[in-house]
Amino acid sequence: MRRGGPLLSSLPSRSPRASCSRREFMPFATIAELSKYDGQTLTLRGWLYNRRSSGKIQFLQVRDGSGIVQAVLVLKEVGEEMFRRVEAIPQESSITVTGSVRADARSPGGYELGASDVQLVAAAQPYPIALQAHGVGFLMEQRHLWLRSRKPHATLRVRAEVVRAVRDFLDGRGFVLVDAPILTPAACEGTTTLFGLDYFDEGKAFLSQSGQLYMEAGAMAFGKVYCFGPTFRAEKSKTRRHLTEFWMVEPEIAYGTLDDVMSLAEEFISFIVQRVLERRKEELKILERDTKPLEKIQPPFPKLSYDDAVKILNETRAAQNPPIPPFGGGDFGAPDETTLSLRHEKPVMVHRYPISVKAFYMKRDPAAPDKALCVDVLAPEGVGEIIGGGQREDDLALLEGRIAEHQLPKEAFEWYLDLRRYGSVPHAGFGLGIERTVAWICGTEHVRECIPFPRMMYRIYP
RNA sequence: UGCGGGGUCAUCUCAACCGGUAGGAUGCCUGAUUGUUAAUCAGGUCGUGCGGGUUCGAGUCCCGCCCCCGCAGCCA
Repeated sequence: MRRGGPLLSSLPSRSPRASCSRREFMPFATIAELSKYDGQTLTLRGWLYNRRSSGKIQFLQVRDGSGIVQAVLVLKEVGEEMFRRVEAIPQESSITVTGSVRADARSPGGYELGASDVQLVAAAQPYPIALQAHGVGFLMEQRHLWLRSRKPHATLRVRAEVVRAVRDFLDGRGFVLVDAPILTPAACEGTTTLFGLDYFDEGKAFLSQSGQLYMEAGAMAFGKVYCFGPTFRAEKSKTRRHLTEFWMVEPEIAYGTLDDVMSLAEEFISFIVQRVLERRKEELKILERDTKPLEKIQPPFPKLSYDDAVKILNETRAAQNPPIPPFGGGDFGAPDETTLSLRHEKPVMVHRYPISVKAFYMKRDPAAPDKALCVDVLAPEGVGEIIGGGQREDDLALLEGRIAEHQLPKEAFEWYLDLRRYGSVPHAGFGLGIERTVAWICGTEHVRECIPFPRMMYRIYP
């Protein structure tokens, strides 16, 4: 590391020395840990978020990524030259601020910095994002800058906490991370549209739409596994629940049954929600999220068979004015899912859908051969399905039949069939969509705000 | 892909009545202000998506295109 420059001569931020008055010994600290340094003098490195000026006193809102703090600059304390110089610094310029930390009830956040020195690192050009009144279209064009604003910042911190909770939960329960490939030779399920690309002399390759089949191989090797990564769907969906690139975590358990993964799913979701409530209170407050509904998210969740769900939907439809015709079978539409989820405070688990609407690898229910041993978890408050999963077909002959029925190229699935040829066992798993989970927890209308750089049908910039 | 709703300054869930000088707010610039909380106050700056058509005259009416938003299907 080089020496000399004020930015590079940092001491470890954890060992502030308040008694030092010479600048080269000033410690750097982050705003998040400011309250630990009450009464001490230190230097913050960040950006000018906003300024309110009153002629002889300036209030600088300084952000450094960990938080926002107000620095107070008084004319008679810092002198005319510095005061005027700081007054000319544009919004979002990078700056360092040296000053003493003090508690002050008048300051947003409770603490403020009595500034003794402000250094400009790089002046910003006129910043496109004002502190209020912008449309989502404009903000998405500026997504790379919008990340600095309060709401996206809070949402993405919740996302990071969700991801950490996902890993902590699964790692803590003996699941082994076995990442699935993103470049795949063929469709996993054959239904959804895939993004294709040329793969050298091997012909077409595709971006993965699910790591599940690979997780089944992983489960036969490690017992309990999961993968966590991006997933790609080339569907032309333009709704607030869809992205063309989204993140999914997919646990898979050897010797696991539908009941096992249903229990796992409700504990998993509860763990994630409680973890966010515990560690990201400030962020949920910034997002104005009512946390009361989230506090109730604890096992057990309400469970509903597909047949019972159909009865409820038909009752609801008949009660409408004018009545809507009864449900015709098949998969539920988005309004149906909303009807079901609005009946409960917790996520609702709908199990045993007709085998005809589910993927080829789903296992039939021995008690009802037209039903699959599968489960969808519908989040409350209208976010829709956050989990889809179930028990996999473990019988070689039945699976071969399903592949034929779905008119899938058998050669592509030989490796997958091998898992049934060499010591097949019952196994089950599910996929949890990260952005929908974050949208639900944050109370965000659209999933596009729950990923740093959303990819949608009509947006691939920035 | 289908259906619906929209494109007015750099920005805005904004205004412009029957076709007649495009108005406001925010930002930005200048000035004032010693405790601001999206600070406030005064002044200034900036605009009708593209291509045709009707008309004395088009933001407004007609035709085509482009773009955006929402919903649906599909899914997480």
